[in-house]
Amino acid sequence: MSLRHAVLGLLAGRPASGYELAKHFQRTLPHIWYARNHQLYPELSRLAADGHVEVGKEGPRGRRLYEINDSGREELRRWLVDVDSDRTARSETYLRAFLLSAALSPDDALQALDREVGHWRADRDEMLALTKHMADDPEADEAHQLAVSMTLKLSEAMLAWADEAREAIEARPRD
Amino acid sequence: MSLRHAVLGLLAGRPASGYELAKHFQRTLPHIWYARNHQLYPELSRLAADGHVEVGKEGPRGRRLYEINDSGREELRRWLVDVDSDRTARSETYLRAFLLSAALSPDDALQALDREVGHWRADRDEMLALTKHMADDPEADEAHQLAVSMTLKLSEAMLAWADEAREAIEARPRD
DNA sequence: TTATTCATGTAATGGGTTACATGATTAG
DNA sequence: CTAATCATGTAACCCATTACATGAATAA
Repeated sequence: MSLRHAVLGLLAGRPASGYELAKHFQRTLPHIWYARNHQLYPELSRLAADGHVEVGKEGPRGRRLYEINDSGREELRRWLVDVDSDRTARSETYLRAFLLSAALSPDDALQALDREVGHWRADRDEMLALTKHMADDPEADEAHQLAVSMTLKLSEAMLAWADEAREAIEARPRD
Repeated sequence: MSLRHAVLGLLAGRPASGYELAKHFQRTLPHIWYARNHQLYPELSRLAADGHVEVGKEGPRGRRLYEINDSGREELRRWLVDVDSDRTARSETYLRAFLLSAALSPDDALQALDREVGHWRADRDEMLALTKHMADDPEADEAHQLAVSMTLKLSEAMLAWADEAREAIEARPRD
């Protein structure tokens, strides 16, 4: 159950409404942890019921600003420091890359690989642009920079892998 | 629903029983896509019901050998070539790394980071050992090599990120 | 004969996605 | 006044995990 800790982590940075959190997940963390409105609202209610966050006064359109409290911070710290991480993954991106290299004819594989490479290049370029942008911005927060840098390094790793995969596929006998 | 395609992908390499597939997931793909016995048995039944795989004769202890057929290969190809990938991720590994850098005191953060670095080093070393081992083995299959290489590159990316995160955390004012 | 590995499954629960459902506020 | 954005939720369904449950074959 990491959504709970992802939410606590974002709220530790600054108070936010469910709607703002959903945007934050979508903009900054889509390649790390994706979560949507519909999932966030119930989770925020649960966090409030469990006493880990507090709800400030309602804003326009029923906006509820959630703030982390000491109990929430302690829960987050406990999870990060005391609980060992779940090392297993379920990544469609990586699965796809593996399968296209393993289970397609060379022509199909190269075509599918090209498409994935396009995505990773786009990710990388977006992260490079953000990096540049943040370097000029004295307001930029470090956590966001580190998230960007992680996504950048992961895209670069996949691009390097793709070069290797391409070579291996091209070396195979054609159908 | 990628489990289905993961299974078809493995069966495209060679026929296998549910038990063997579970092992394969655990040994080769834990950092790409993790699946267990309990999940595989029902999925294999469904694949058989949908006509994508066929069940050979039963072996000892009720062992059922599943074989992919043309319909299964077509379904796999369709998914890999025609369907655009789901680009969103839900990775506890990456979420943790991000949160520890974002939401802990410097001392806690460095401690938690050390633990994660330990895991990534272990992954990298294991993958390096496998790479060496496969280089000597003329039997080694290319798909397995590419899976190992992907995991290796991803671990190395996270180790490089960790160096950067450590620097950023150390540069922060201590509590 | 005992432990390990092989081999398969079901039931209950929990988490996530999709579809459904509503409406206020602000910018142009 | 119209479109976009802000803002929140519920219900049904599907997928995944955990706990439960069983037992045959092989190696020591």
